Amino acid sequence: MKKTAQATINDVARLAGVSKKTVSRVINRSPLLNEETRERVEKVIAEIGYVPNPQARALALRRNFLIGLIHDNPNPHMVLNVQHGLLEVLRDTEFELIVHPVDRGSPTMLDDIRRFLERQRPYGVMLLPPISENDSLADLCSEIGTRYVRMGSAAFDDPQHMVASNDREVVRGAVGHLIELGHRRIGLVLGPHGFRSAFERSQGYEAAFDDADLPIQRTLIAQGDYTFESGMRAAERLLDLSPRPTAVFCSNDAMAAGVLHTARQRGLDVPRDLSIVGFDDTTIASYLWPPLTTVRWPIATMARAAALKLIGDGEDEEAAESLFVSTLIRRASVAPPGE
Amino acid sequence: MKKTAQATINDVARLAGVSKKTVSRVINRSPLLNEETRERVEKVIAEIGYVPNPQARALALRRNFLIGLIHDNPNPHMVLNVQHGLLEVLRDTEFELIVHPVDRGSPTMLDDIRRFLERQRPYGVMLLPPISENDSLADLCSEIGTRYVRMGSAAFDDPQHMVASNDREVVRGAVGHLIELGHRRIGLVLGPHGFRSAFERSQGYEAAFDDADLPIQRTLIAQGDYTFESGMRAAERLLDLSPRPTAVFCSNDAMAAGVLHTARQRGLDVPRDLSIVGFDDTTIASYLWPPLTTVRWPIATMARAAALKLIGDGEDEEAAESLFVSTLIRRASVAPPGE
DNA sequence: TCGCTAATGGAAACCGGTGTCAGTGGCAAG
DNA sequence: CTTGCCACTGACACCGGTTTCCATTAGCGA
Repeated sequence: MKKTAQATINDVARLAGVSKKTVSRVINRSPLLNEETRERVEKVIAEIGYVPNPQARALALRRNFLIGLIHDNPNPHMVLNVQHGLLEVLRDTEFELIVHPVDRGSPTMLDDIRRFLERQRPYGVMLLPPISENDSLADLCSEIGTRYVRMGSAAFDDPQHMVASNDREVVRGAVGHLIELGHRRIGLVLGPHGFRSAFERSQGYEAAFDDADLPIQRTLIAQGDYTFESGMRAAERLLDLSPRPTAVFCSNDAMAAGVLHTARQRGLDVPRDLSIVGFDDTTIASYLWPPLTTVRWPIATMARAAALKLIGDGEDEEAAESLFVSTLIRRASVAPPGE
Repeated sequence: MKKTAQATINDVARLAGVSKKTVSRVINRSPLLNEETRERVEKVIAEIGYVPNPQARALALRRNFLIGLIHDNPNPHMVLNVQHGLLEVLRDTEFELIVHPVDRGSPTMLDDIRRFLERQRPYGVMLLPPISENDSLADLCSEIGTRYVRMGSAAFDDPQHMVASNDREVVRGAVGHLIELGHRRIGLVLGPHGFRSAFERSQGYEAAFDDADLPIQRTLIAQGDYTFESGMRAAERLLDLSPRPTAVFCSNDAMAAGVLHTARQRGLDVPRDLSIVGFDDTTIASYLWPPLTTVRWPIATMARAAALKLIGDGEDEEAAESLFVSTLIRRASVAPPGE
């Protein structure tokens, strides 16, 4: 229970009979060092359990080893996946992850982030969608001199500042798949206006119709805000249409769950009466009944790549992948249109 | 884009024509300070945008302002809820949150955590279940001298080290509710053996039967591991029984979703043929069809209390609440037994 | 043996803050 | 007028590392 006073570099130096500098050389693996000295110092380090103080190190080096994760993403599955991806890379380094969620829509959001960046001066930050789409935030990072990587549904920054997924293409494929199955009246539940991901996904939807030389019916496009409830509302409108759509593509799983919910309330059978496709492949996608056909982002992989970009020493960060392909996971919520 | 060299306390001191120490006093709101001097210094601080360097501060104070969150919890909803609760309190302080997920079951887990604690020396750490139940981890914190608060399904440590929920009682009430509705064959899907939460919840189950003077049928108790799949497996066994249980209480929502899934596959109608109760009130609980009756932990509230205990100055941390009541959220997955 | 170079190690300054303690000036009390 | 106290301020050391620069030593050829 006693608070052990932490050993310092001076203790090590004294016990090993060398100077601080020599100990520092051992820690930092300096090559100009007598093998025998190194061993002696290492022995002392192991004996007294010396661990360098990161704060002192940060002060002397004029840099720290903090990676920030800034997000306003309401999807816990995604956020945690990103955290795991980042930490998988950071685990074996001296970097630590420090998370900073912000309130979307709060007027003081940018000020809040600025305070965070100026105070902690993290070595790098990862920006999650949707806030990653905010250009003034990226400018803020540049201004303060913090490395950043944005995660998004399409490349909208330099590769060293971006990990992107090919939303447009995968949605095009997913909606194309519905068309192939014979669906013609395919609803689209979009994300909020102004969101890049919403835009990309709607572009994919339109591209699929173009591919098949089919006209796009604007009334089949509903707007949501990525919440379950907005999915329900969108479904209420879409399912009131006559003729009813036979399939719906939703910009995320939560809204797809909402659509499914409403369909259920109305006694519709999914997929016989209505096919539903989601996006994100969160855990709920497989928990729902029927299990949801959905698009899977390689989130953890993207996060790992982002981490490499952030801590990279400027050489191979270009080499790290920037564009990632999402894939359609086919489950039971899609079928050819009934009758 | 230029990397602005950060202003230091020396710059402020020089420009304001005072000593570093005086600037330090201004920052730390020392009361023995001439109002005029304070204003002059504050003006300079605002002008050049000076922000104290937390690393230097940490070094000088021989303490830092980091709160760690250590967890091996597979439930993103819970983890993120805790993060939000903690950050809500930390937001207005100078503390930062640094997360450290660990691999449950990894043999090097404790070493990994020890390295983390010794390197960063966080001011305090929050331990999430299930790892919070690990006593040697608590001992490790004590040994290193790190404050800690454990979160759990029952109090198993001193109040200043614990935020607990009354799982046993709420399960007793939930199962009692099923009994009142007329259910007699009530299945129980437990969490993994050795988990305190699993134990507490099974105790609550048994207490409810005792309350009603009903015998407990061991065959109705199935073991899961808190995953969706284990819920499915448990349901397969339980629903093969004859007579079939008319209700199932599940130790978490993911397993409840699994039970619901299996019931669906077998063409059972929920809740007519089978009532299902979950635990956690994760988002999936309301997304499922029918929406799941479940127990809601006041997770964010508990996390806020934990944060107060962690950063408290030793006075009112005793005052901060330690025991929290979970409540049964009644949705549509429960009904009186059919026929 | 001398002189030169390379390898190695130490002293001292520094990073940007805070703590200790002494010093200054003003003012009331003696 | 002196003293003592108080409010306020600054010089300096220190936290635990890294860096700069210089001193010492060893090795080696002449």
